[in-house]
Amino acid sequence: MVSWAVLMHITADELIDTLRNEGLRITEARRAVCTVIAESHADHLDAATVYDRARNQLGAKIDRSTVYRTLDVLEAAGVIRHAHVGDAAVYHLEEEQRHQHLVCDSCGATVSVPADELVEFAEAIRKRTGFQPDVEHVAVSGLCESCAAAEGD
Amino acid sequence: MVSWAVLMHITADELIDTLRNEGLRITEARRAVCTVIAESHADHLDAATVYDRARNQLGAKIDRSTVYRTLDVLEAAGVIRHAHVGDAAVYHLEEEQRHQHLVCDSCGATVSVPADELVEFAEAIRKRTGFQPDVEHVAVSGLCESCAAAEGD
DNA sequence: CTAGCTGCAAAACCTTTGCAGATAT
DNA sequence: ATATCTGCAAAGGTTTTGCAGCTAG
Repeated sequence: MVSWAVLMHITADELIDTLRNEGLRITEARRAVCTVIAESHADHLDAATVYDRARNQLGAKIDRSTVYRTLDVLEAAGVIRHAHVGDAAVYHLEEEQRHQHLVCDSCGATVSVPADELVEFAEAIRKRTGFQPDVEHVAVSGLCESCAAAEGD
Repeated sequence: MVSWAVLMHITADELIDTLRNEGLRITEARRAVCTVIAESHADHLDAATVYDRARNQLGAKIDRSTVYRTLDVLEAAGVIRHAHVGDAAVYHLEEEQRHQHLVCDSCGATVSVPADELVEFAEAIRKRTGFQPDVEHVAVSGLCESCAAAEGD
């Protein structure tokens, strides 16, 4: 895995290089997925969106299954991560600041909170139970500020 | 909704009464689901398990879709809740102490922690972002004590 | 009687898998 | 040349929905 300047966004080529350095083959499908991911910057994309962008924006001939396989490969290579939001998985670059996803039950809006808030929480759980929570891996549901206000709570 | 003695387990009849008091009809299917739920005590059952027990243990002729519809009705009536564990929903009695589910990524074991630990966390999030987290609604993944030890972490 | 429930069948959704053929190295 | 990837097609699992008919009240 290559190292990147902290303040720059990662490029598709850097993602590709990571794959190459792992001894994996560079294919059109993988280039397309890497491009979509690199262009997402801080967005969180589900597999369906990656598929759509690869096909519609990049014109790549790629199958859904290949999208999943490529995302798995990129995750195994350590360059992306996924989190579960609702019942779908969303993928995002590993370089981003670690954070928790909050998804509004009512309007579906996603809010992120930086992970520092979570450290204490995770630590408290670990001390009490021995369980090591990976809090960022699953989105927390609830009500966003405006929906909470609207529901008169 | 009826009120129950704090120390007793709720019975199927009490669940049924709740439905009756809401003006809903009492059917064999609903009796079966209520019985399975009441007999679960503190267990967390997914819809497939409720379906299996209703059919195999109670001999009820019930369809999967009816199980889902009945669980929805019971949840709307406020007697059960559901949480998301992995990609399936698990249902449990509302009367239980509120808690967070922790699911081990490696062995799949589920650990519960009482909710008090979470109150501060939820409050901190709410103060910072205005978002009101429903932390209990989604299971947190991570590594249980033994798997964490096994992975040498 | 009739609104409300049910079973059935089908579909929606996300994701995985088996396989034969294509291709990067 | 050949091990790796791919598209295709099909299936997996959970959950939802449309609909005609049954049934609780």
